[in-house]
Amino acid sequence: MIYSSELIKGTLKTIVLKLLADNKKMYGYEITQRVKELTLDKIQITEGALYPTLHALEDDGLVTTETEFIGKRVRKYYSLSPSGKNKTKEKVSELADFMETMKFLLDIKTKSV
Amino acid sequence: MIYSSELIKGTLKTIVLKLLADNKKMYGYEITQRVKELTLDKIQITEGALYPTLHALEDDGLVTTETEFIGKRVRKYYSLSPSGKNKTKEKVSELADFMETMKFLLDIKTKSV
DNA sequence: GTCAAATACATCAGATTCTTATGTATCTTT
DNA sequence: AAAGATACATAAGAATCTGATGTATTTGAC
Repeated sequence: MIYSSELIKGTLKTIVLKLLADNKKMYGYEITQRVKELTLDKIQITEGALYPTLHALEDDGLVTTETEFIGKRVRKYYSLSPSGKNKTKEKVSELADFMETMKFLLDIKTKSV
Repeated sequence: MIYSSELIKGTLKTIVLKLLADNKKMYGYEITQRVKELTLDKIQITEGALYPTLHALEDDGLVTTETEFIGKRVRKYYSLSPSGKNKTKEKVSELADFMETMKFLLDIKTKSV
């Protein structure tokens, strides 16, 4: 099963930040593969969604980049900046909180009027 | 704290369906208030987001409507159709599954290479 | 009794963000 | 030599939310 795309909306940035926090530096393609692997193919980040997101993180100063050549092929590594680390903590705890709230909402049985 | 709007994206439809499943019938304004109340103001559904969503659910045959007059003021009640009940089960279990996956992703510490 | 706030519907321009191509190029495996 | 994987990037179109605006009634406070 692959999650419907709407579900992933809004969590992509947080996922990317969290992965970078755990892995020091990663490049785009690696991120797509890692997420696919960690989620047993349930979350497949497309490149069309990922690259604009990475560029936005860079524009916001949350990540820094360094380019490396593997043979003749370029590889662009992303790392969290100090403000990126803070942002990651915020986003992750917000998402954790949100999930608690959603869990509660989904379990509601009573007609609390 | 109010969740960032991106987070709520993708879950709105599921929230509405679940509320309708638990409450037989509800009207739009009531849904916004109930969600606000149940989530201690953390999730505030705007009318600009809710009404188009309700209309879409109706167009998809997932809900049926009945109009009632309270004094001179109209009130539009929404109820799940049979296919809406099935859809709700699907969406809720998908979201539950997704949350498990996200929980796992957010806890990742190892550099599993 | 009147004025603000709450109730209740609805629409829409603009913003955001994802999907689905498309493009370019290199490296690896068969 | 060809196919598939690696690796970047952009862009038109679709979907969906924000925030504003509009209309109208009812309730509560002073």
